[in-house]
Amino acid sequence: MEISTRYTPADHEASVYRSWEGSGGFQPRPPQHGERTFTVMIPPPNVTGVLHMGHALNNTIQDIVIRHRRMSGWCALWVPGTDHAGIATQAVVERKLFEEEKKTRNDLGREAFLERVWSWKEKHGNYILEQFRRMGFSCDWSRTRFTMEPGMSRAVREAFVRLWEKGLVYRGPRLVNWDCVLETAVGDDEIEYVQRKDKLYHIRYPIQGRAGEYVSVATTRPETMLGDTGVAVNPGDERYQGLIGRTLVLPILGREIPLIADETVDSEFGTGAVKVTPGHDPEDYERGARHRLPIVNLYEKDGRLNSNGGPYAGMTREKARAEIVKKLDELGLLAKVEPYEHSVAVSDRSKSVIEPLVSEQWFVKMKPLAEPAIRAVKSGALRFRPERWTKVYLDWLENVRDWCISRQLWWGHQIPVWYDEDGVPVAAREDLALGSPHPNTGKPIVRQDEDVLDTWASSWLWPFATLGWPDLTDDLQRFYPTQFLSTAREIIYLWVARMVMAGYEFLDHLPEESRCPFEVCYVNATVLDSQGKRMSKQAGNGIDPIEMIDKYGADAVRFSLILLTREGQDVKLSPDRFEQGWRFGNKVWNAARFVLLSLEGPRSDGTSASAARLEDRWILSRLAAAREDVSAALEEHRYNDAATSLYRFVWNDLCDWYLEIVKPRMLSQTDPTATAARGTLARVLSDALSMLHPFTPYMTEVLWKALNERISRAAPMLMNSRWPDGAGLVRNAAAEVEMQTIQDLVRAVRSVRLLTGIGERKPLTVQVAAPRAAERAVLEAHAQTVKSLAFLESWELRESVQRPPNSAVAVAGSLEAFVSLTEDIDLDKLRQSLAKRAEKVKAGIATCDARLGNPAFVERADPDIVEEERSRRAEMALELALLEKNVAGLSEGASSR
RNA sequence: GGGCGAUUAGCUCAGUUGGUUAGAGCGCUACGUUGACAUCGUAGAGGUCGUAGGUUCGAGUCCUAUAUCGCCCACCA
Repeated sequence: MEISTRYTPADHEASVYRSWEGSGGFQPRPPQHGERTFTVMIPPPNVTGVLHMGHALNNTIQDIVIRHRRMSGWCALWVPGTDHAGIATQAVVERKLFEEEKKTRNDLGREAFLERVWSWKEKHGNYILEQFRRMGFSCDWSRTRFTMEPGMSRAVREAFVRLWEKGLVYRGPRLVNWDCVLETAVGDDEIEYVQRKDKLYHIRYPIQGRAGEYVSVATTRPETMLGDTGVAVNPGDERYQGLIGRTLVLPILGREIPLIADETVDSEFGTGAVKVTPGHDPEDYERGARHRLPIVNLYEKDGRLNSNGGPYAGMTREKARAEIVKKLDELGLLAKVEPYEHSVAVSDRSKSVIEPLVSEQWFVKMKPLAEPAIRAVKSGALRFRPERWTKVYLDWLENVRDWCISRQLWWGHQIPVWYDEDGVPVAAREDLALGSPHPNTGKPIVRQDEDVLDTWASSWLWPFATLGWPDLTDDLQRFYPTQFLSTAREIIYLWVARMVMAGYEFLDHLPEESRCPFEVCYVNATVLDSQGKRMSKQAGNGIDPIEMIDKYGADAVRFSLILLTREGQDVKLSPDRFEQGWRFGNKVWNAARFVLLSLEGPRSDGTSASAARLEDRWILSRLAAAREDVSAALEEHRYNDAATSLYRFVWNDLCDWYLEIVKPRMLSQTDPTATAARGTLARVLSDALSMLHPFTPYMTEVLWKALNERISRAAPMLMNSRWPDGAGLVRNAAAEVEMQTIQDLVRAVRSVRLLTGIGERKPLTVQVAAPRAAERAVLEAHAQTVKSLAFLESWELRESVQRPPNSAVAVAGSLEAFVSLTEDIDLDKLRQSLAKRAEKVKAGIATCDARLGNPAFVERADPDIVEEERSRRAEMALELALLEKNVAGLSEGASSR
């Protein structure tokens, strides 16, 4: 296969993905005795979803984990799927229905409307999964699940009925967040708060039996006074001491309501008296319950006032407010109106102002479910990364409130509860036919509950329902529990905690220690824009991953994201930040290109033992180090560290040094060490591609194929190949030290060239002073390497050298390199550079001296540290001497000219 | 009000259990197309680590306070 000088992702990605899928490579291997399984369940995106950077990051991490495990010999399974997302999906279809046909869901009726939703889902529902494919994610698509499919429905019913049977499900009145446009209750998480400039109205409530005396209350929603059943003050508030327990007269309606004392009232705010509207305010609901105040419900489902609104019945909230304010004013009961800024709850979906109101809802008692979930982290069965999220999780569980699981929607799992003619409910696993006898009362069933379940009531079963639960399928036995969950912090409560509860509650065929649905919950970074604002659809500041893929390729998007994202640290992104990954890909591609072009001829096996020269031992040592670093980093969820290690190894070690050093060996027809060089190149490339594969799967797969062809190696696709085991690789400290000497000298000579303007490739004659025998031996042995890297025509290597007249000089550690000059060259910059370096070294020595001169340091510090300090000081002293000598020498030279 | 995170080079960020002369990428400056790569190479300039205290022989690293930015929870009559 021909390798062009640039990698063009668009030419490869689709076909590589097809070959992965075609080979069945995403599916776990057939079961075998003693296998180790590694399972990840994707956090199912909404069917209405469109790929954003948060998905891209979160799922890239999962793909890295899965690919790494797959290559490391685990039987790896990554289950994909989507969430039916009740409100979001219903809203999309409703909007479309209205735009295209000017119809509402009520015009169609439940059944016909649901058909529309399903057909929308069939048509558009897989869009985001297609986008996941473009990212290169290796999910087992044959196991794709959807939270509304029949299997999930069975699981949802089973779970509901079990809770019902244990008495954990109950129905009761509840103040819910009512969306008057969508006409449904919405969860607390489906609300946003908007700062609004509004008015605060002070209203006088006459005190019964004390003509002309009032208690004033302040409110932003005067129309809710119609539902007031009390007024509360703080029991410690002296202003009201004599009044507590008296009766007030509600203006307009004339209802008599008590003045009560309640600890939660803030005396500092307003008049210190607060109207209590248990039907339409969460806090008041609590207060009302404590004091047994009646609840008055004021609204119809669409937000208009009902008959409790008296003269205002039938009006909208806004109209009623205006009328009531006017009336109060006329009655002289409006004490004052002041401007007031506060936050108002608005529905995410409809943007209408949320009206808290009381309605009958189904609840799940959460306390008993929370207990095992708390034990899960305390026992270590579940670990959070970063660890600090454990506290967040526990705080929520320890203060958990009952879960309102009913939603007044059509799109969702209809609650499996039926009522007989007396309204006695019963939950059932199988549909109860109308007219059939109620299992408990024997009376005919007349209807099913119309509400559906909260979306999370299906997704909390995701880790096992996807594997076939409630049936004890082979998959469930084999792949549950999973090992890793990667998700976003905002759903730790909504989803993560509930999955843990569900695991302990429902998988009662397993011992408790095997029920936790995942071992590690990795909480992802939040993706921010370059201003540090959270990327969101509403803000319109998102970067489209697909656009980035089109521009840079999926590998570049993945690698950039991982490189930039430190564990637990939010990441700021701008489109140009994807260039780094793209550049790196180009580097890898071209390094591979060079290697492939150099492999003609016999090859060694590429082990450290077969290394012929220092640079071979060195690069294999670096490879061994990189392998250890990367493996450890992946193990510890430090994905960016793993990517950084690979980046450095490939770019700084392999490309900058090894490939450059080895070039002459490859070009020479006679160099007997070329065999070892080729073997080393092949080994290094092979291992590097393998380790890069989880990060940049497409490109590495392409290059893997090319490498195998080139070296006639029969190997499976890289995706199914083995993670490098390090066989035959040896860490070689001596080789690294020796190589360092060469690098230092070469860099020093290059620096001289640039500082003096000699020119980068002008052949030079150099005399090198190497007072240390070991370094001299190394340089002697690698004279060719030094000469070619530093572009030396000739050099002399001696123990010491008298500085030749008219020469420039480089200092590197204990080494000096004197460059004979053939023409007049300004050495000023060179001298300044040496002098500056001398200053720095001098400062370093001063630091050392301060430490070593301190008896406490020498006494108390670790002896190794002291020893290290001494030898460092000696090294610096030696270098400083050389620097100062040559600064002086150069000054003389300059003045003598 | 409670909790959490961040603050290190112009920008974006690393900096492991306190111990080298505090690093990287981008940007910037200078030079350079040698057969992997100009989507490149080489060299260089540039921070004393938000502020104030403290612990310690020694603090970017630990403690306290404080400032600024951001997030989460609760509350908002």
